Amino acid sequence: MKPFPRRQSYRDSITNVIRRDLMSGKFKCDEPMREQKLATRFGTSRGPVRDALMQLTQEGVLEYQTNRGVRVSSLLTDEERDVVVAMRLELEKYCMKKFIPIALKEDFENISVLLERLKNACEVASLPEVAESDLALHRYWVAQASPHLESTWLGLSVRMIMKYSRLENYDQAIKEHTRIVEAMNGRDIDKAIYYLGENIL
Amino acid sequence: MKPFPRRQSYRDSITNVIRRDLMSGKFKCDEPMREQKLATRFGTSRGPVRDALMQLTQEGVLEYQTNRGVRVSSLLTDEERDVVVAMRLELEKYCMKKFIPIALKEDFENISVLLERLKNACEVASLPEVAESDLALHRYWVAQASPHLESTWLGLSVRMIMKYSRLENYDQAIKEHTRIVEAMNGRDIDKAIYYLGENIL
DNA sequence: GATTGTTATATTGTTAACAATTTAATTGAC
DNA sequence: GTCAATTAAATTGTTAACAATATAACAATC
Repeated sequence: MKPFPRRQSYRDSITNVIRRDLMSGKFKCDEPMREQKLATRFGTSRGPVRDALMQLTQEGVLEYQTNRGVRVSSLLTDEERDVVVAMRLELEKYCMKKFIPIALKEDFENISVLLERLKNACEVASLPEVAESDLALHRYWVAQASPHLESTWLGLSVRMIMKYSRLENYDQAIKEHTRIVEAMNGRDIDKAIYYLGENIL
Repeated sequence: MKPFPRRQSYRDSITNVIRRDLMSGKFKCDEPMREQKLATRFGTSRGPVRDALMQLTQEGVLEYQTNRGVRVSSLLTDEERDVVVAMRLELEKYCMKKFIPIALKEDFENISVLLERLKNACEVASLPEVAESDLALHRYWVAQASPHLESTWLGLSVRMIMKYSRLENYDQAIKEHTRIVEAMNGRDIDKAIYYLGENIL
């Protein structure tokens, strides 16, 4: 059925690590990111690092200038963030609507695992892990409902989170996501979408 | 003021050429794109080609599988396209609103040139050129209003156009864009946004 | 002292070779 | 002939060296 669960390449691993670092604010804004330095850190050559940097540039979290490398992208303005939030919400609502009717028992189990992971991350109050597991949870139904739009969704979500981290409100995050998942388990589309709207903002 | 008008790298040129080919339907769907073949075509090594393919993958127009290369991404469903259209419209409305008040005489001149290019492309009925100049025109105000969101916008727009080419209606396209530009010249935000809504669908 | 020109260093852009993996072709057994 | 296992070819993944460009340091001029 599913054609390929394939092992990650260096490129993907590196991309994911850097993205997580960016989301949790590990790099200063406008600080240039040197390819060789990163390559050494990850124990590879510059090739895969360049690939990762380029992908993150396309996602919008890094800025690229010819012959001068990449820097952490300056943050969105509040207005821009509002637009991004609206777009992401629109997209995720669509996915939720699509996903709930076709979801299998297996899906609910997977989601429950992801929710558990998010709860744990919140309890130890680890910002990088919270950000990552938050994204992983949402990503699940997006990927199931519309793999075509997964990369679009990712770009929006990462930038939204980078701009202003509501994620520090850990209890709130647990509550919001628990409600969403419960509504999904009951296959209550309207309720799920409603809680989604409260979560994504 | 503007810090850098820099020469394009191979990577960028190749990306643009392939994207244009994709938009005008030059590649069959699900047909694999071989790196070496493209490298030979562009007279470079595989490196820049890989970069370009990866970027287009992130834009969503190509699909990538580890160790198996990229293929032309299968088209969006009608529903997915509707979502993409709505997102793009939202984004472009915001940009238009932002751009019109700050636009300089120089901007209007540039836009007028772009509009002229679109008209010419329509008159010779060259699909690739129409697609490209259509995008270039819209891109202008997006880039001016919000460079942060330019790459997001591009990803949405390219996929929207690929899915179903309204662009065959050349006269219509000229009329629609002329109206938009005229409203912009008059700094009439509401009218510009209205005509934009008629154009993007 | 500030500014321009020059040299040296650091960084990115590109290439070509090699390793790992996938795809195809071939062989062998039944 | 069909199917599986094996081998050969094609393709992608990674690396390291080299070329082109940008940054920094320094000297010379005014």
